[in-house]
Amino acid sequence: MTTLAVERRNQIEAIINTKKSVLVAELAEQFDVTPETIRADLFKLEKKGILIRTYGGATLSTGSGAELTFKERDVVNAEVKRRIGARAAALIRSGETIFLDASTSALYLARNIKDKHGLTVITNASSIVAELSECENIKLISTGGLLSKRNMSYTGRFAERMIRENFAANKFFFSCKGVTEERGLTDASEEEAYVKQAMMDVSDTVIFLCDHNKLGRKSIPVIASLDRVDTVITDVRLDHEWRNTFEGLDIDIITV
Amino acid sequence: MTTLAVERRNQIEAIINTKKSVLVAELAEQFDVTPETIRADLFKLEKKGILIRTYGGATLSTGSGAELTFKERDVVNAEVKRRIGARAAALIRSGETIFLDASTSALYLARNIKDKHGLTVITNASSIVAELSECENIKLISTGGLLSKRNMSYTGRFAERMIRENFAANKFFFSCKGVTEERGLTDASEEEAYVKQAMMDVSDTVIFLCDHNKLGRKSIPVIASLDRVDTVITDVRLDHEWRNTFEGLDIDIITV
DNA sequence: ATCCTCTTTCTAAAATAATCATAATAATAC
DNA sequence: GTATTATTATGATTATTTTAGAAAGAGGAT
Repeated sequence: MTTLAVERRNQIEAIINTKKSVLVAELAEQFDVTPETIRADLFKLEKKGILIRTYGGATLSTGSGAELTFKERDVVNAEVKRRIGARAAALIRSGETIFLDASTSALYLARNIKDKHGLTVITNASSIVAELSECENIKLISTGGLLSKRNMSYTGRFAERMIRENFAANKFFFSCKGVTEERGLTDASEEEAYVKQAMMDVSDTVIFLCDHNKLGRKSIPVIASLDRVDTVITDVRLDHEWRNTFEGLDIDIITV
Repeated sequence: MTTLAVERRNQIEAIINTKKSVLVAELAEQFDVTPETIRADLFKLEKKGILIRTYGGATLSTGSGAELTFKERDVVNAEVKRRIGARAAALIRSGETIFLDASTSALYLARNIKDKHGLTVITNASSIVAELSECENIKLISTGGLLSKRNMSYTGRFAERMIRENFAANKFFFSCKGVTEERGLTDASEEEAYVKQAMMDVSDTVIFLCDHNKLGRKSIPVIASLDRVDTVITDVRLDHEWRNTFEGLDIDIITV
């Protein structure tokens, strides 16, 4: 044996995570083993819930029904979020201080600011810290707090106090679970909502990264009413109703 | 015998730390011993928690594809720190709250508490957060603060305030650059020193993870005088002078 | 739809490779 | 010298991969 079986399965896992699907024949050739061996590998990985076997190969498991973990959410609508993140990054000027929440959209934003200079970034997302930790030109601050393992974000009253008592920022970029006119901005968890409220309260400008999935959706924990938002960045041409709602609240609309 | 057995094991440890996985057959040829000998080596290294044996070889115990942190390439000291970390972990009882600083020794400690229950861990080290982020049984809190990119630790007045105003703990485990009788505990950077001072001030018991490299070494930023320490865990049999120093200050000595 | 063909999957057995248990041997320590 | 430890040798056991033939799916042509 030239490589470890477990190592091969790890690599298959990595491949499917980036390519979203794999072919048995392709992997068999790549690792120089028979298709039967690959099928056995895929069977094991399926039992671990990593992928779903299909005729001829396998696709990424979408964690059906249950709450998506952070890693899984990352790939849903990645292209849309990437576009929104890139547009949002263009709003940031050098020397500014910005808050980023623990949303996937904010992570995509972070990927677009690596070469900006004199920036201070404050976030409660450990993924954003990891993403920017090698940027010498960015002053990177974590809010700290209790680690929420599902989101890999820092939350709770510690995070909230840290934000309110120590920081202020020019801009706050965030996303959330849903938005409706009557209930406003709502999120999946109360703890995240508190953190976002705090960041909102100490920021000059509030920018909502709003892909089409958020529109009309609502959840229980309320972050704030819609009028707290200054700018919305979205990926769809808004219908008349939404356009009227946003314009009535004096919210700038950016479509990407 | 052409090489010492323990030396061969150290080399295997070094190889797996850089290559992330090893093959029994490969190592057997490389060291010109039988596969059985290599298997015995891997068995010993597995018991020490360095690697995980798999069919045909072994992989690193710190998750596949995982990153090696800054100082972990120093394999010889790694073994010492691992021993100290394991001994320190034995001092922790379930239900306790502990502070861990951003030292390599504390990281090794963290690796030994993954199956303890009801623990609350507060740390300013992003490596420790990453290490424990999958432990559902551990309440994990980050101090937050400005990210020091060299150490991947959170420091500064934000971290210090967070600690002093929000937390308290049963035990504080730390290491530092050096210790001498006259100057006490000293560290490489002032920022780290402030964080350690704060953690010390709000902890019941202070436990110093002190491998032999620290003894007699000194640096500029002072953390605290030696009498703030309650327990020292060290890897060498202390000479009379050090023993008298510690015992004179009523410090417990644990040798591993 | 049914039939046909090609491909993939499944199953079980055989082949290969690695591990384990144990005893024997070699090296080192006391 | 003996005691202790490390290494090797051997055969039994177990894990993995391959092989090969049967069953089932996909897709096109009739």
